[in-house]
Amino acid sequence: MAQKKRVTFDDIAKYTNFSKTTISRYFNNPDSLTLENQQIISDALVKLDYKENKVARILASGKTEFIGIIVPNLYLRYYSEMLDQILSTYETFGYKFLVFIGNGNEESERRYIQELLSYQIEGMIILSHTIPSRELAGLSIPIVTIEREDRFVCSVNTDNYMGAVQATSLLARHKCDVLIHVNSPTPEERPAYGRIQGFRDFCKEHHLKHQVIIEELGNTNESSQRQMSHILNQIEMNYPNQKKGIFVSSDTYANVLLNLLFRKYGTLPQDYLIIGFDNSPVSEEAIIPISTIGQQIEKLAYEAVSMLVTQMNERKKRRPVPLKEPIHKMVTPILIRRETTEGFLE
Amino acid sequence: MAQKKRVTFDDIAKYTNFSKTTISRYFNNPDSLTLENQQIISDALVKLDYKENKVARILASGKTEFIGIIVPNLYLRYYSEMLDQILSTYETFGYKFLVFIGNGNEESERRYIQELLSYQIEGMIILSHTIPSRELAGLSIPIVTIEREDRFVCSVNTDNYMGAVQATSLLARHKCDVLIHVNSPTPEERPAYGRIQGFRDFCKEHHLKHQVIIEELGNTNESSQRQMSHILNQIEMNYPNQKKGIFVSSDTYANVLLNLLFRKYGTLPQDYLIIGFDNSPVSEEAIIPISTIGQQIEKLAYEAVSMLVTQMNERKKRRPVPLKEPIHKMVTPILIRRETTEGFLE
DNA sequence: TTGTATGCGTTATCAC
DNA sequence: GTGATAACGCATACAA
Repeated sequence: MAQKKRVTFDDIAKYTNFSKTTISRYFNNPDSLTLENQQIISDALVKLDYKENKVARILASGKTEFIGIIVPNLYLRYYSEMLDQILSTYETFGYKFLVFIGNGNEESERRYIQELLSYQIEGMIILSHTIPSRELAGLSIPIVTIEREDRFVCSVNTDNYMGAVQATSLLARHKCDVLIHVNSPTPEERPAYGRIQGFRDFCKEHHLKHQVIIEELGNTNESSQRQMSHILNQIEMNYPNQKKGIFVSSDTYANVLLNLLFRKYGTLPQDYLIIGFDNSPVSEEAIIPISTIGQQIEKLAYEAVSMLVTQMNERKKRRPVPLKEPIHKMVTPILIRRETTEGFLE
Repeated sequence: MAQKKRVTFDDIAKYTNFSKTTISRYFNNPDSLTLENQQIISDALVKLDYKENKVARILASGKTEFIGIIVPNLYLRYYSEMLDQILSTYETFGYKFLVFIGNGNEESERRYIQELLSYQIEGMIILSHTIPSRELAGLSIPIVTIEREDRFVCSVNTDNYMGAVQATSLLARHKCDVLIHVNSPTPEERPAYGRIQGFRDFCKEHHLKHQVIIEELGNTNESSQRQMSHILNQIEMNYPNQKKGIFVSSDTYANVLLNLLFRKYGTLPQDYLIIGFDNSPVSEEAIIPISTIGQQIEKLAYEAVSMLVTQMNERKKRRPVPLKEPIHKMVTPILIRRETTEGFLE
């Protein structure tokens, strides 16, 4: 009823005639007690309705089992799916997650990081792009980034370059007359830049006619539709009666393009092949299932947490050996062939 | 370089020749110090590079500023969007969030709740459906649920009934020959049941020919496509040459239906009107923008946190007055008219 | 196997 | 306005 004050080790100790230490040991090293005494304490816990207090434990042990996360938003499926997978590793590693939404605001994110540090988090996973990795590296706490600039910190990334090569070579195999890559402006330091690089390199190496179209496509359906419409006009002007293989930087944008074509022609014309990137739900839910390069988000998430856990454990040793160089792990994406490249039966 | 041990109030006290108490006051009640002394301490903080330790503060004060969240998954946009908005209230209320993914596993969720409680969270927001509200109510900590069974706990919900009425009346205004509602099996205790109820009541009240189709549509695109295909066959058989107004329980499913029709007819036939629910991105990104009932997710999230904060504050008073009855707040959804009901120009 | 004493970094309660 | 001291609840080195 009323908020009776909490039961502590002291209460249990008194009740069982053991010392606080023994009670503590019951939780942290039960084997050091006789089975009989374990039972006695166990019974007492139930009797007194004991609830553990991990805050006190943290203060005493220094181990919070907290990991801080800063994610730009959860509006993009890529991030929400990634967060889902990261949080789900609780079952494997037992770490709890304090989550902040960055929203691209650098100053806010700095505040969030300070707040996280004040809670004695043991490590941090960063998905937002704002704060330079050099600054992150100075925080003296294990950090792993995912799919962002990562020169000075550990990271896990999709092999974007390889993904682009897979996408491009698929289009090439279909003997397109021209290959086109559509993307938003992307800084070279970002892993995602590999999509542009991979496309270019493959085309050049195989002497394929190609074009890279870089245009800000925006974050709303309306703006991407407007921009993509311009791009499409341009393409139709430049390459009439040619078989066009288009590699779009994301499924969302690929879907916009597909819809424009579909609304214009009532179908996807035979001289258009489209492939996206991400394998996000929209690629399946589209009017025609869209071929795509599937990011292995579950694996990326697992590798990130796993890498972080390794480093956090290292720090708990008596004589920790810090990393000489940041580790960068690559996860290979998977080519997923669907109807926008493999023909479409009306 | 090496992990020099942390700077504490003690160090600052020694450095400034004040007592620990004064340092503490500098943070919690600075006005009680002279401006001059504030400056001295402030300088010392910078000099010594002090980092605050909120864990110690929690232990001493009992206030964690933690809110626990259990969300079923982040795969469904509804949840990820809601979580996004909830986390974003940090800027307003300052509470930090510990997040767990429930995945519909009742036993796991019980463990998560225990874990959360052990971290002395001050309140909890529950979006998952597994644990009965009666059990939640017994946890003796403020709880607010969102869009789930909420008999014994506080909650914030969309006014599903009103939303259904809005959707149905829109279809009715378009003088459909028959109104159809498609939904998955939904327990009556869930707020979402109001969608079925609202549809039925409106149709009956206005003596409209109608049918409610309840069928498990599944969680994958493939299964919903298969089920929806059956349903569509059924509808085409039963109501040939009639104008059909179809209210689908979610945008995702509405999109599946729309795609089936579009692939079959190359357009949305004139005798079909479709309206979904949620205003999730897919409703905009669809081959034709789908009319829908927009849930005000930002508002729902804000109201939930706000309601929780009120109760958490109440508990901190000397003589807290607990709620006699759980509060249930309704947020009215918004009708969004797009091309699937307002005519579509090819 | 069990107990004692001390520490973790704050806040809270009194005094002055 | 400032300080001494006792919590807060648990972990751990050292003894026994």
